[in-house]
Amino acid sequence: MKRPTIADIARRAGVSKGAVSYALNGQPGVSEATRRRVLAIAEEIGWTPNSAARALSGATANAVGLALRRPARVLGLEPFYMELISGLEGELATHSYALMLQLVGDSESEIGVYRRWWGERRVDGVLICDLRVDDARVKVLEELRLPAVVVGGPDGVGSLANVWSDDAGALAETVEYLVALGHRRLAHVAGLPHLRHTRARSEAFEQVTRRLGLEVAITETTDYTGEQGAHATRRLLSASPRPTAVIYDNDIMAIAGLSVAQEMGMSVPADLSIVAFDDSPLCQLVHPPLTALTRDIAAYGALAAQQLLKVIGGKHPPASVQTASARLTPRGSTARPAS
Amino acid sequence: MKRPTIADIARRAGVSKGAVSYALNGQPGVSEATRRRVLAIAEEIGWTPNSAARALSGATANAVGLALRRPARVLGLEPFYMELISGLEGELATHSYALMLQLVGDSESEIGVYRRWWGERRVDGVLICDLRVDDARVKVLEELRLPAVVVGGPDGVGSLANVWSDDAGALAETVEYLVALGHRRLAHVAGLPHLRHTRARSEAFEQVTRRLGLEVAITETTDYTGEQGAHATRRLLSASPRPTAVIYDNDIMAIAGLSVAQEMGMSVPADLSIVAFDDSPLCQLVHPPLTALTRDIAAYGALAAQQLLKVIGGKHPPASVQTASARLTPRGSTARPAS
DNA sequence: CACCGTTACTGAACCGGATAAGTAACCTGA
DNA sequence: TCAGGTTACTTATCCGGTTCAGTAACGGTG
Repeated sequence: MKRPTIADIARRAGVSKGAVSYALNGQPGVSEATRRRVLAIAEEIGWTPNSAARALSGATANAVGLALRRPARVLGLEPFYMELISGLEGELATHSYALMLQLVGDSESEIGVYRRWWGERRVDGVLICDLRVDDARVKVLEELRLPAVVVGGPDGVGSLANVWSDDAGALAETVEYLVALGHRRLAHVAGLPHLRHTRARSEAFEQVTRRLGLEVAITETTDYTGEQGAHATRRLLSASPRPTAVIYDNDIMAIAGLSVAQEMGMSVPADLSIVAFDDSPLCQLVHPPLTALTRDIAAYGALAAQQLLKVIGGKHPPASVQTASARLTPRGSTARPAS
Repeated sequence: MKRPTIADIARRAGVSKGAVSYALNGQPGVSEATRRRVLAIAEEIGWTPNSAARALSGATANAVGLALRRPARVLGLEPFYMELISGLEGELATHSYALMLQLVGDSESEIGVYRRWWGERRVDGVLICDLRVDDARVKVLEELRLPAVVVGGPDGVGSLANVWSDDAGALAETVEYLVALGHRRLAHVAGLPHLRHTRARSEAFEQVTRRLGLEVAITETTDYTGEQGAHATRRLLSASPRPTAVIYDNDIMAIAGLSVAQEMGMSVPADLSIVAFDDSPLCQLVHPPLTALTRDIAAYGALAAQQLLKVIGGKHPPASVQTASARLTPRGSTARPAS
């Protein structure tokens, strides 16, 4: 038994295919009575539009794409992406847009995915994350004229739309908070240095610590994995004088750092204060619970989806929109330094 | 400038649309010389097939769907799904299949998503995870005749294909290992009781502990969140006599349990041994690192994708395929009991 | 040399919708 | 009462592929 088409509805209703199409799409051209009859029949025989046929005539795929580049195993561990996707979908679902997801290994294959998606008309637009310094994707998307929204920025996004949160400000605020507690020796365990948002945070750390004239302000760069977070922490805590507070660029590294500190016989927060960028239930599981920079990532995703749908709609020019910044959630891992 | 179509290629090559289609798809009906000429022109003008047009005539969407039901915030935290997706895609990409992802809140909307995807011909098949007791999805998918593979089973999958791993066996092996170490009082912190795999594990726990004649064998059920894992651990460790070893159904709860034990002044593994079902880098971050049941989840996903493609192809009848079972990776969180 | 089978195509129909253009029937107002 | 406009449709075409039914040309065979 085949799926019903508008031709089936037309036959049953005794009208033409065209009339059915108008009726189903709320277009003028049919009487209210006919429209109701058509809708009732469609409901009755369980008609659903064939998205391929729609896409073929309407030229809109009703889908957007998200390609995630997966460095090492980081992706699976960070709740960030799943929460982002969750937020995206809340918005997409209300507009009957589907999400195509693809995990890629490197920049070229990511660009290849965009070309293919766009060429095959599988998506109407894409979202890109983890903006890099000199990001090749921006130019390609501009050239392809593929509607896109960058989750990140606002620098380096070219003519693309973007949504961003003020990581630099949040980091500065965190430093000020730690300094207010009495800390004078801080460290920042940063992520991959070629990512824009990492750079923004590192620069903010440098500027604020210089402005406040801190004794020690070290930045360690990592690849966001727990291993490197642990390793960086070992280096930091072996130095002399050692920092009394560390800001980690994600929660995984913060937890690894906490573990290392305890293993080295230090008490958190008495001997060492710890702050994690990006909060997650993970931060509340460990002992002591971690002070973290909390963001509403789902809302971030929803905003990104909204912007993308606007760009696809073509009504508005690509814009740069800021979402709420991360705010500090103090928990048990931060306190006045011991001495 | 519009995208080139096969009509453009036909015009340039001086042949008909039909011949171009044969040439591009490797079908017989054109000479080798013409085929090469057509392929060269396609390459030159940058032609890519319009997937909607293909889907419309060929009736294959070249996409599969994955709807994940997200209880609370568990999804984002567990690396399981991302690793599964990663494995799926490795296999799908080689066959130029795309993955449609949708997060849903409850069973009805999940079923709604399948109906819509299938009705709209957006997907050629779907994967379902987290099989439940009396799972409504199975019947619906059978009725819809939507090609599907269950990630789980082998019980309760009806006539659908499935891939599964022997969780019961792995759990039994773990119990035997702990007993061999000298433990006589065990506990199992299980997940959601209406999930099939949780039930299989719980039943295995019950059977093996009875067979071995253990003094204490308690099962606590939770919703897989760290919070409930912590809560269950508090209850277990407050009991008298308290268990000397606990098996947790995921890594998040195991970490929460570890934290609670330490908070209650117990030393792991001296006073309490801990095992986590499903390994992840998280298990190696904490101190002591957690003994875990390691599975190659990506391989599991790849196998699921393979099976789904087979079912879609329609050549093979739906089969039940077993993947490698989880194997115990002993780390620092398990040892002989103190006394 | 007539006949048959193969090869290499062409032309047209088709998939399921969207939509522009055409057409009756009806209403309105001068 | 009739031109002019609106309403409620129908008809036909298009989107970009796939595929089936022809067909002309060619080679081999008895």
